Amino acid sequence: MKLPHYIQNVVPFPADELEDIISYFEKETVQKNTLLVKEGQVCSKLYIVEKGVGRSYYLKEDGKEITQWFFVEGQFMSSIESFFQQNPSLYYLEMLEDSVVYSITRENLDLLFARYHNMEKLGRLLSTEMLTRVVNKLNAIQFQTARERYDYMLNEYPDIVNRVALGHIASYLGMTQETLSRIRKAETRNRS
Amino acid sequence: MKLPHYIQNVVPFPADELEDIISYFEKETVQKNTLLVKEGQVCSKLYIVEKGVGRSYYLKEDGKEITQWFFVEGQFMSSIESFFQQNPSLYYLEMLEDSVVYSITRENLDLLFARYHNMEKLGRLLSTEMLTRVVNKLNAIQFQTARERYDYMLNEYPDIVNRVALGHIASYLGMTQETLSRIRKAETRNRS
DNA sequence: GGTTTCTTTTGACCTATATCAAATAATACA
DNA sequence: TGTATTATTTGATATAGGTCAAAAGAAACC
Repeated sequence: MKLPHYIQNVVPFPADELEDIISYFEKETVQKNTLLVKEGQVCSKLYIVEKGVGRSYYLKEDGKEITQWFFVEGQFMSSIESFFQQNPSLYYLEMLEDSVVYSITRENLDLLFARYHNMEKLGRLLSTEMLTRVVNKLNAIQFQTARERYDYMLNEYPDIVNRVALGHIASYLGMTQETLSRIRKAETRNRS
Repeated sequence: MKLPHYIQNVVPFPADELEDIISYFEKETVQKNTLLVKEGQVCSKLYIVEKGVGRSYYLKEDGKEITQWFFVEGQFMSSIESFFQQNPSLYYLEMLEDSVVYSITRENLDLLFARYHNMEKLGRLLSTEMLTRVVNKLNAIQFQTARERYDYMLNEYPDIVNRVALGHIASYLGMTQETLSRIRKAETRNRS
């Protein structure tokens, strides 16, 4: 069980606090392609991925799926706004591989935030870390060519590139799958 | 002085805690076009805008300024990654009008985070709020036409649109100023 | 108040990437 | 293992918005 490590890595907790915190998490085994949350539902849990990859996505008016974020081992995964504001989720959460995740409900998380000062700190640090990631992606998307965005992805999330469908990566990077396919072709040519 | 209100609005503090917290902030009056932080400097302070508008921006390789974010009354303003990680800022921070801001240093903020559980909570909530905003912008930038992005801006930040230079808004929205100028022209035509 | 400087608008042209359509390849499943 | 389904590649064509250049308008400054 790696959950304690994920937590200790961000904020060191005394053993007893850590044990108490862990006890509020529940282990869930989920199959490939399972939806953890659907659009319109209130997202009641925050997940931490122990094994597998997940993604959040939404449907454009024309029905196309747009991948919004990928979640890998050690990352927390949720439809954040829905989870914290308790309003209907704009996103689907899906596991792309057979996975193991730990989950905690909003009530229990609030309870832990209130009980442990350090827990609040953990929340703050994870939140600013996520903020930095999103800002980086925004910069990449906003001012780089399709090619440069793919390179950014290769650098920032090299493992994901080879684990998930090309179409998912393309929509994550804000381009069509045709364009990404052409970029990949060009890159292999250049590399060999 | 509105600082106490800004804080109480997010997390209610006991009067004595609030007073102590406020005492660590310093009031600064800054003139239009003043840079609070330059690229390459470590951003040593977090600001809260009491009056005026600020922006963060960076320079592309070709020397063009790209506005990354606007900050208005009641918002905290900083080169967040630089401030929290204490590494050189990628961004400039600039006040676009004659302004009044409150500032706090990293050391003092950390001291307050450690001293008050509620302060940590404030940090967490502000951070998730910012995260939501950035995610919204990312979605707008990634999948909307230039026209739709301007409409998003009119909705989300109507006051800013009429306070800052067109060129700043254009780069914030990921388009050229020529394009934004044409969009505005088309919109006035439609509206009248 | 006139001149300089900065900002916005307008026009002509161009390019990166989207769209549409179809072929091929890979994966799942019976 | 063969067939159905889904994902990826390839080609032809279209377009939103970029680039460059210059004019018009607004603001700043002596």
